[in-house]
Amino acid sequence: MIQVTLPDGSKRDYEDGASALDVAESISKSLAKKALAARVNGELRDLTRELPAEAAVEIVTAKDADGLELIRHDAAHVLAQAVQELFPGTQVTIGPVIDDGFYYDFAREEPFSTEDFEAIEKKMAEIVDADYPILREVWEKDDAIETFKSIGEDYKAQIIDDIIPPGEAITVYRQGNWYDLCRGPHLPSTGKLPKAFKLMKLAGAYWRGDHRNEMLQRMYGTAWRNEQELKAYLTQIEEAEKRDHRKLATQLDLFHLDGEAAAGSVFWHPKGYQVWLQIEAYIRRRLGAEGYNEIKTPQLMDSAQWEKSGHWGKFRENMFIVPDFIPDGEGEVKIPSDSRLMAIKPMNCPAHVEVFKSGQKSYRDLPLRLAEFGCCHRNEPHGALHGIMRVRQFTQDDAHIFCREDQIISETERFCALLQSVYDDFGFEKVDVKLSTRPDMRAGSDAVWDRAEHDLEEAIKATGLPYEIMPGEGAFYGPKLEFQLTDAIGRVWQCGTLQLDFVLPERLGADYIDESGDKVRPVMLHRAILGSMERFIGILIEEFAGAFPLWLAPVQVVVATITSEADAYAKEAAEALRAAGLRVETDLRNEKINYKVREHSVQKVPIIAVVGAREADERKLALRRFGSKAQEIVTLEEAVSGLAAEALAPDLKRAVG
RNA sequence: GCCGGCUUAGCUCAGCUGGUAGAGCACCUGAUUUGUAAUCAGGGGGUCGGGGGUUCGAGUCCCUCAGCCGGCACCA
Repeated sequence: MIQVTLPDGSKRDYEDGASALDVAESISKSLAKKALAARVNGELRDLTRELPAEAAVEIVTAKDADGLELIRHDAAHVLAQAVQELFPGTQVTIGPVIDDGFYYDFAREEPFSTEDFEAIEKKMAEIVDADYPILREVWEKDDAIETFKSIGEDYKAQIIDDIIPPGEAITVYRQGNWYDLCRGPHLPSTGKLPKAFKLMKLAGAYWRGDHRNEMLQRMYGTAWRNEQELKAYLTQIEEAEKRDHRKLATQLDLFHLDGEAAAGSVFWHPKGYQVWLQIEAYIRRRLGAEGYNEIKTPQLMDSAQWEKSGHWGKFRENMFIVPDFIPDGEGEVKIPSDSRLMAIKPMNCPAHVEVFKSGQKSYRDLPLRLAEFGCCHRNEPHGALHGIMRVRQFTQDDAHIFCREDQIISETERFCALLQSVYDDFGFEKVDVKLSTRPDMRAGSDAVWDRAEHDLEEAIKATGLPYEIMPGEGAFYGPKLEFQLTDAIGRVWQCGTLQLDFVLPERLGADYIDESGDKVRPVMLHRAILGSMERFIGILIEEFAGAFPLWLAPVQVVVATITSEADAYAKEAAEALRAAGLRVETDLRNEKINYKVREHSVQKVPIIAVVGAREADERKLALRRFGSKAQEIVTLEEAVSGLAAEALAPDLKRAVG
């Protein structure tokens, strides 16, 4: 006898050998039909598995999050079966569920093409129509390895060999005459898989994520409960693609990239750079208010300096090296073999330590906060470059805080509070915080690491932000906090960071004089709020879909005339607005107002000030705001004072009150 | 760096199985003086990413290099 407890708390008895499907059937026919799997005593299981003597049973349907995951998992299996039937000789490897879908990695000599997708999707639909029961089997480990090897599935055999402890059994799921190693659970039959899946893209992926291994072919797919959901998802992707910062940059004339002229470096156009300048000015004010001192340090430093800092050994392959010699004015460039080498800075920290070291520092100087909008170059692999999110030349809103060990917590808390306030000002609500702890290869004693990790964690707790610990992901010199933002397509980017460093002050010999006159090593906090200006602006563009808030918009107001009779007044109004600090353009072209409104709306200008004969007569402006059709008729004076106040950066607005 | 795809006018894109380049917008000129998302007419503009090859003939086929896109690896 099996006693089953249902989610509503009611209890029912079933005969021995009963399954969750029997339970579902006893409740209702329709539930049995909808059932995909069951949660038995908290564990997700196949519907048809025998229940234990006492079982809390919850029937999982497509409505549950678990159900959707099962659908995606099964879609991956059906994909694998379809591919193996269509392309004999293809080996299967792994096929996990991911956000919004699944992928499957295949090993095959010939490359797949997206043109194969249609045939594969058709075959998948056939497998669904065939409604093969999905059967769970338990095999001995060694038998499984033998069997998979015998059918040429070397990867599968290797997976079993590596991840299953000796002597332990494995489970295999069979659908039709196809079977695969899998932990399960699965849907009861392939017919339960909704035909709401689609293959999305094809990509290479290293076996086990290691670049030294062979490359497999990965097929990404998406799968949903029904066609409406699939359609909604596809529409959502299309919408997200419209926010792509690279597309918007062209449309709004913000910047351009030229992979042949300067791979990974940005050509900022006037409008894009205006956004940059506003952000830079804002950060400069915020840092100033927090007691930072801004500095500027060399772009090129001698290799000896980088050797001392440790970058030459640890980071050289990401650095641009420049021989220090005077080339001939004509003919081929011949670099003398004995010429000294310089390196373009990939980071600002060594130079900041040099500034700290110049002159003698006292404990009274600490914490010393040195800030720089430091332009760094990193020799990134070409395949890593991505718009302005991942570039080879970028400017960090960098600073290094030199302090005593007992000041770490308060400095970290101050930084986290500042960062949070800045992100609020930019309107970011979703920030992922990661705390990366000690890696295997590290400098410094465990006691120091204990303290450093503890201090960082205390500080991040104080902010109240949720965070996740990334074990072993810290830098070799110390643990770090990473603040991540997500772009329109869902890709996650590290922006802000705070890194504790006990090593660099040591390597470069930085010290200060303490109360008792002794030389003491300071601790260094590497920190950036935005991370890189380029990346942050890229994310901002996507966040706002190109429609910047007034304080950041490159052009804040366009004064557009209806008739040339209003030209003189339009110019006067624009001048008055400019005098109040606003960024204003006039549009006096001989065009209809519809045309002008459309053009500046497409350009996402926050405010169009329309001026016709009437406005010119009455010395008024007809304001139209981006995203609205409403007209707001105000006097020129009202517009000047109102818009000037409205256009203030958030920190200045707070200062005004 | 690795795998796959792509690269045609300033932008977005068309160009079937090889027959010798096209549209819309933008730009320039003219007309139109316009009331809140595209006024009309005319005009100029392309070594079809670079190089090599196959062919009587290549934007179309092949090779190669570069760049871009999507992943993977990398991101101190």
